[in-house]
This record gives sequence, C-alpha cells and structure tokens, in this order.
Amino acid sequence: MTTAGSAREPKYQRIAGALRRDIAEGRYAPGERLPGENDLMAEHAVARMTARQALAVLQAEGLAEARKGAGVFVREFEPIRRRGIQRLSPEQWGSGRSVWDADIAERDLAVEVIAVSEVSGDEVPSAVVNILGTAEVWLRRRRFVLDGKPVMLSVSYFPAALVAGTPITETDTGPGGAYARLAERGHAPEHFREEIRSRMPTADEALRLKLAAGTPVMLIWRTAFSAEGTAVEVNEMMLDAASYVLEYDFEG
Amino acid sequence: MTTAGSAREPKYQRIAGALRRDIAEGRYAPGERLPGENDLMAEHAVARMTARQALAVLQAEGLAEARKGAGVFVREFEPIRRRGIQRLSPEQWGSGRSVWDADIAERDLAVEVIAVSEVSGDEVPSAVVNILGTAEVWLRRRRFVLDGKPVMLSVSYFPAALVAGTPITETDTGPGGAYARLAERGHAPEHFREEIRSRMPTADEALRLKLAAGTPVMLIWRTAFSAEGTAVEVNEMMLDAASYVLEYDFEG
DNA sequence: AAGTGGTCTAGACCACGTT
DNA sequence: ACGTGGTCTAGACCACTTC
Repeated sequence: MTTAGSAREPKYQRIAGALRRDIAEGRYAPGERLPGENDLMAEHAVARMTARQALAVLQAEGLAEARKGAGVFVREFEPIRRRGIQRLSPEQWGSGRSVWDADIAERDLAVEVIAVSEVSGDEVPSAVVNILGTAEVWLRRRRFVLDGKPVMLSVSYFPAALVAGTPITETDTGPGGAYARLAERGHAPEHFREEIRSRMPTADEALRLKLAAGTPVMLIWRTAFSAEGTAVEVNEMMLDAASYVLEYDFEG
Repeated sequence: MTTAGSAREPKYQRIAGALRRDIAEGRYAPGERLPGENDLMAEHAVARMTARQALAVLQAEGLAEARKGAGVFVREFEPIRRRGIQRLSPEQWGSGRSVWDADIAERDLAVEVIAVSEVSGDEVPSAVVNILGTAEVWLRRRRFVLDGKPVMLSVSYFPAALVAGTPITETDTGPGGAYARLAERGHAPEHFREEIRSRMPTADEALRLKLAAGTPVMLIWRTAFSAEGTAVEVNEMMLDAASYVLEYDFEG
C-alpha cells in the first residue's frame, strides 16, 4: 500500500515521492546532494514554489536537509545508544564515573554546565514542586555536545534541604557526580522513573539544539527516589531524536 | 518594493511567533479556531503565501491542525500512559488479560488483527532474522484504535518452530494472549528489551495512523527472551507520538 | 452560497556558500 | 561571480466544509 498514485496526486507529492524512492533505493546516498529547485523546475516543468514544496516534504520527513547557498542533501545519522537502566546502577556512579560515560565510548564529548543556581517559588515549574514536595530547589542546567553538535539539554532539580553545602551546588560535582554526593549524605537514589514523550521542537528549541528541519525531540522526565521513597531529583532532558536510541532492559 | 522587513526575522516567523505566544498564554484554547489565511492577510498586510507559511510553522510544530474547508485549529492532546515494565509482568497476562488492558481503563478501544501469516526468507526483515536466529517465522500484524483514531501499528514475529499449531497462528490467541500460549509451551517470556526511536513519519505512515501534520512517531522494538535466553518474539511498534507517554520504573 | 484551506503559476530580490 | 536556497508578491482555480 504505497502511494496509490491515484488520479489526482498533487505535483509536489509526485515529485517528492520520486525522490523518496530514489533515496530509499540508494540512488542518492546519505550526505549526497539532491536535485535543487532549479533542477526540479526544469525536469518537471513546474514553478519554483512547487519544486520548493516537494523538497520541503522530504525535509519535513527528516530525510533531507537544506544548506543555504549549497543545496539540499540526504541526511545521515549515527545514533547514540542510551541504556536507561544499567547506566544508573550504583556500579556506574559508585566508581567515580558519571552515568554519561556509559553511553559513548570514544567520541568527542563536551558537557557544558550552563547554570547552577538556587531558585524558589514561581520560578520552579509546578510539576517539579509537586514531585519534590518543595519549592526551594537547586537547579543544574547542562548541555551535552557530541562531535560539535548539541545532542541533549538537561535541567536537574534537587531539594535545597538535601544538597545545600555540597558540591552539587557548584559547577563541578566531583567524582561520581551528583548521585555519589547524594549517597554520601544518606540519600542514595535507588528507584527511578522515566517518562518519555516525543514532539516537534519549537523554533527556539530547534535553535538551541541546532536541529535540522524535520527532527523531533524526545523528552525524558526522570525522577530519582531514595530508599525511603522520597524524590531526591527531577531531571528534565530534551534530546535530539535523530541522535538517540533509548534502550530499556527488564524482567517480566 | 519589497520589503526589507525592518528586522532580520522573516514576516512569516513574526506572525507565527505572535500566534504561538497567543496559544501559550491561552488566548486561543485547545480546539479553538485560529485566524485563517484571509484574516492574517488583512491583519498583517501580506500575501496569501506568507500567511500560509506562518500557519505552516505552527502545524509543523504540532501546535495547530488544519481542517480543509473549515480552518486552522489549536491542537489538543490526551496521551495514553504506557507502563513499559509492570504491564509485562506475568500477573498481567497470566490472569487472562492482555497486556493492552493495563494501558487504558475506560476508553473505546478496538484491536484489529490485520494479518496473521507464515513468512520466510527474504520476506522477513534481516534485523528480525538476526535476533530470532531463523527466517521461518509467523507474523501478526495489528492495529490499535482508540476512540476511533488509530494510535499504534504493531507487527510481532515468532519463530515458527515455537508457535506452529498454537492459537498464536490464528486470529484469536485466546485468554492472556500470545505470551500465555508461549508459557504453556515452556517458552514463557522472562526478559525484555525495548528500544525506542522517534522520527517523522513518511507520507504513507502518516496516512495509516491518520496523523496530523507535525506529529512524530515513536518506534518501539521489543524483544522477549525466555529463561534460557533465546528470543521468542520480536515486536515492532509504531506509535502516534501525540497519543502516548511511555513510562519505565526500575531500580538503580 | 460563502468561506476555507490546498495547489499552482510567474515573476522578484535577498543572503549565503562555493568557486 | 555564480548558483543556491529563503522570502515575498499578486494573482488563479479547485475541493471541501459549514451555513
């Protein structure tokens, strides 16, 4: 049940369909340049706007990517495998490694700490207040950059009462990261919940993640609970969906 | 005499931004109609294509939805909460309930069995062959429809050697579903792995899920392993991302 | 019947990247 | 310098929904 190509398929869909088939069948390889607006106008005898519309379809599907002044190219990607469960075991952060280390072995990674600050009241999203049970929190805002491209934005919220005076309130949280510090204070995270959504980014979000058109984001909201069942961290992550595969292993 | 539009931001982005703000601040409620092309042309003194482009931005972000002949409307969502782990415990399918029952309590659900067939060789995706270790498989293709809208497409693959002669090869798998039948044969699924990706759908996929523009899909590839560690099922699911929140609970 | 979005044309100027 | 995609205009006809 593909195309159906029935009587009245719009021209731009027809053109887009032909290009899509060519990409799928490898006639245009990842990274290769596709026929441009002028090529399509000549080849199919259509107006510029119609050729544009055809290329826009492929970009909206995430199959192609326009580079100003250069052309439209077939997209290529190589996703990061993020293991949702093993990566959070104490063996990971207990040994002085951050959980992120578990994800990528030998690629050029930079973790930028954008902000570490104490906030309260209206400045804290009400969903976070509800989960943590307090509006007095420390916030850590970070950006993860892989091979020069931002792949994830992250905001972690910690109850101020638990982390005041620890390195969690500083740029460098020390060996093992924030979870190791929480454990030293007797609030080791033991139970986790991750909620996953996906949607298209706003213009602003697309800018901050340098997303190509047609790329969704995945939103992960993680809550970490201590042994007593109290929430000790809420972490809102926004991932470039083209850069990630999430993996969860569990017993039935 | 064009333009030059005072600032660097294109007109259509300016118009889209104003509408986006209005939506965020509740001046247009979910389901409500937005100003149409003609309204925007008059209000901002622009050409039809420019007004269209502004509305296209909001649709691409998943914020708005066009209905032919009617107008452009603010989208509304009410996601299904899919619990990735508890839903697959033996208590669920062991008691004669299908795992799906765990997701939605009181909404109008229909599970359509599209196809049940034996396939082999080239007809089986090579990724599936690699995991199951055989190219002789039974396939079950289903569609899940909630409140009249398709929300998930699913294809399950089972090794033919394990399921031949069982109700898994028929339309109705019986109480507890396929997993209960596997358990009766001594191949109870015990370990699961789910891989999650997200991307924009192709035109064909959007049609089959009746997706609004600007809606990504989430792809879940689940592999079920028996106690001996052999793969007994591979399930490829494609979900309407606007209809789902995935949830995973686990210990550190 | 009126209004809506969907498609399409045939021009134009611009900012940008490659050459 | 040239070709590329990005933006924009001012028209047009169509299919569809709503009244």
